[in-house]
Amino acid sequence: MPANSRFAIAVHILTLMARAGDEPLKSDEVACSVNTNPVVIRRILCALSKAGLVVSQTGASGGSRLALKPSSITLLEVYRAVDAGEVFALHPQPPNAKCPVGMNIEGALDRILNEVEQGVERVLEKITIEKVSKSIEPRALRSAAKARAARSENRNSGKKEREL
Amino acid sequence: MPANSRFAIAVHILTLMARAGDEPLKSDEVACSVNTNPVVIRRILCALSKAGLVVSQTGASGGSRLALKPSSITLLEVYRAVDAGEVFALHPQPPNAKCPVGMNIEGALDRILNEVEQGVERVLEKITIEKVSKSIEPRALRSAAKARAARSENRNSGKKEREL
DNA sequence: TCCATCTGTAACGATAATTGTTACTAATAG
DNA sequence: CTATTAGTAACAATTATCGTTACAGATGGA
Repeated sequence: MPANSRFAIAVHILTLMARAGDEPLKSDEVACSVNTNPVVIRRILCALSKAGLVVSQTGASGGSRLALKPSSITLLEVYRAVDAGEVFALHPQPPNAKCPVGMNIEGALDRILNEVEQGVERVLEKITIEKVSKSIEPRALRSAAKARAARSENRNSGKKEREL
Repeated sequence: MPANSRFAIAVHILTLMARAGDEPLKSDEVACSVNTNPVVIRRILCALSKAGLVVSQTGASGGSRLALKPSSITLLEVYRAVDAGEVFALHPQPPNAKCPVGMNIEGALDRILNEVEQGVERVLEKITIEKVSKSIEPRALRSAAKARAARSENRNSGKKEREL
């Protein structure tokens, strides 16, 4: 299942917290909304905490909440916090250094990768958690249903979902 | 080793062909420059052929060459041809539909993913194979060496490289 | 003080994608 | 006809991700 979904889950987590305000959320509660194991949530929370985006407290009646206002958390910060991976990978094995192209192609690809990453970052730095939270409110229902149908997968194989 | 390097190898292949002009290259020759198995090259060539970027010929003295001028092949076409994968993945399991956020977050993330992909495409559509081929020529040596050092990996574990 | 609760984290298995490899068929040039 | 080459199927090795269990450490409240 190698396809890193940490960024998606991190945005989900932060959106939940934006709506919870000052009340700390427990990893169990978040896991219920994300539909995964609490440890998966805590792993991502740990990365968000190291990046200074959330604060967590151990112990009874602990949990995690945003460290900043939703309006001042951009998706770029989230993207960097969770190590979402490169847009594309370079050569698995170093190319042939005895070939003029092989000798220089990695540098060229590296510069291209940098440009692409900048393109990604220009988009992500313009979107805040507040904006995502607000986009959740209204009629996003049809879009979500369409996206689900488009991917047309036979997942959700009979798991039970708790009411929140 | 899940980190898709097909785009990088495809750019490498097309750059080799841009320099070869009308002379068809054999998958063996390309594989020697890329430092991989010829079948890996043929798999990617097959995708590039279906996208109309290269033409191949079976049989003795066959091989592959560009179907278009290097100046009219953009990296966006290459990116699409090889199915380089999404910039980030959505939820592995569908989120909890009984939660207001879980119900709508996938649609929101899907819209974000579309915007990010457009950011990537805006960059890639401005780079041609001709441009990459020219960037190979001069002093790219130091950049390549730096990129290699930056990744600081202990690969190239004693493989033999043929002279081209 | 003690205890239930919650985070942080290590460890491990299942799953899945990628890459490398072998082996074969089909097409083509000479 | 034959050597050569692309196209492709099939399989193993490698690797990242995700889910899960287990446990140590911190914390608030009885």
